[in-house]
Amino acid sequence: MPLDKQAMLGAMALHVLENGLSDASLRPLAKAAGTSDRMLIYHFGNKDALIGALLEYLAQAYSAALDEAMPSGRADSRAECVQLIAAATRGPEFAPYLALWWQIVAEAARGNETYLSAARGIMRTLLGWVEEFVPLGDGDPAGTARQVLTMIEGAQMLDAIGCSDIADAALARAFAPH
Amino acid sequence: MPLDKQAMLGAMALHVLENGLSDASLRPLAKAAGTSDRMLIYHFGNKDALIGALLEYLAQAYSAALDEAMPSGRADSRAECVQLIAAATRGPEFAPYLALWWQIVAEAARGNETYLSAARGIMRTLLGWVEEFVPLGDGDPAGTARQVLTMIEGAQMLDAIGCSDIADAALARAFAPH
DNA sequence: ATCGAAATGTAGCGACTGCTACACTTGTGT
DNA sequence: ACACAAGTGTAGCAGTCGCTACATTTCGAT
Repeated sequence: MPLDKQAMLGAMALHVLENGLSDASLRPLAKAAGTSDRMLIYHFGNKDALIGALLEYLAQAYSAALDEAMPSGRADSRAECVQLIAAATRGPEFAPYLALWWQIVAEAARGNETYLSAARGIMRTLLGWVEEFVPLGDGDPAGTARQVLTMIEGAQMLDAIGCSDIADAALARAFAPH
Repeated sequence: MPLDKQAMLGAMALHVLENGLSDASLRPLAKAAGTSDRMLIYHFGNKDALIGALLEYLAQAYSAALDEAMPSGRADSRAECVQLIAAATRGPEFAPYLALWWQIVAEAARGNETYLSAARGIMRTLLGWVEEFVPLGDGDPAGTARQVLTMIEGAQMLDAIGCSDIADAALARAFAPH
């Protein structure tokens, strides 16, 4: 009983999270999905469409992981909002997603449409997710969410290159009175 | 008269800035440098050492470009500090460097030591560069520089994936009274 | 002039890439 | 039972990858 497309995507997503996009070539992906490169092309058309579907699947998985990591209500202040989100998303359990994220960003930055649209979609989802945590009564919730998101992403990049100290210092000051 | 290592690095750096790291394999690099893959290995030992030297060269070029883009003095306020640096570094003339930067980050995030140490070096340089622009009399210049750097990097990532609107909103609010 | 080292060209290895041609089996509707 | 499409295995193509073996040239020191 061969796997259907959805099950294949799940297996391939797992493989990509572990091994990165650089190992996302047809034969390794096929092996991870328990099939052959021949069948991947048959089901998805070509590699680009496969990657597109895979990125979509991974985006949903990431979104679900975020919801699970931080299901509860709103912060009481802007400062607390950044702290909570940072604490929830900078943990080691998100490292595989983030390593993958920077590969997506790199491809998007070079103009690859498949990755560009995936990245935009993920970032819009992320923005919506952040907006749910801005304190009630914030005078500019949309702006606050964007500022929080920008700082979180900057901090995550610094984490990725082993400069978490810079990120820590920056986040500790975020929305501190000055 | 064959080129020496420095001239080779210059030519290869140009090639990588135009075509990205994904085209940084021996034969294309050799062609760009006017030599052969055979000679690149001869001069640099192996590909990893070559990439290391290339990244070092590019880091210096980037640093020089930054100095040229913004040679003059300090900002008068924290808000102005972010604005000035953002204006200077988000222009299209830095796009090639930034596209390359995200590829370096992606490799670093996967644990590649060559890229990790290059990325750390670049970020430390960048931090030092930012520190020169924090307003005199700032109560916490080190912290301000780190916060500015984190926001700038977040904004540049958002630029890279076509979400400059989020970055604009975030930077406009940076260090605004609240 | 001679000798040894540095530099370079040619050719190729084995592994990998996305993708395809061809043959074959399996399942389904009539 | 039969026809036809959907699905699948095998084999292979032309290209790229990092790297190396081998032969040759070039060049400086004696």
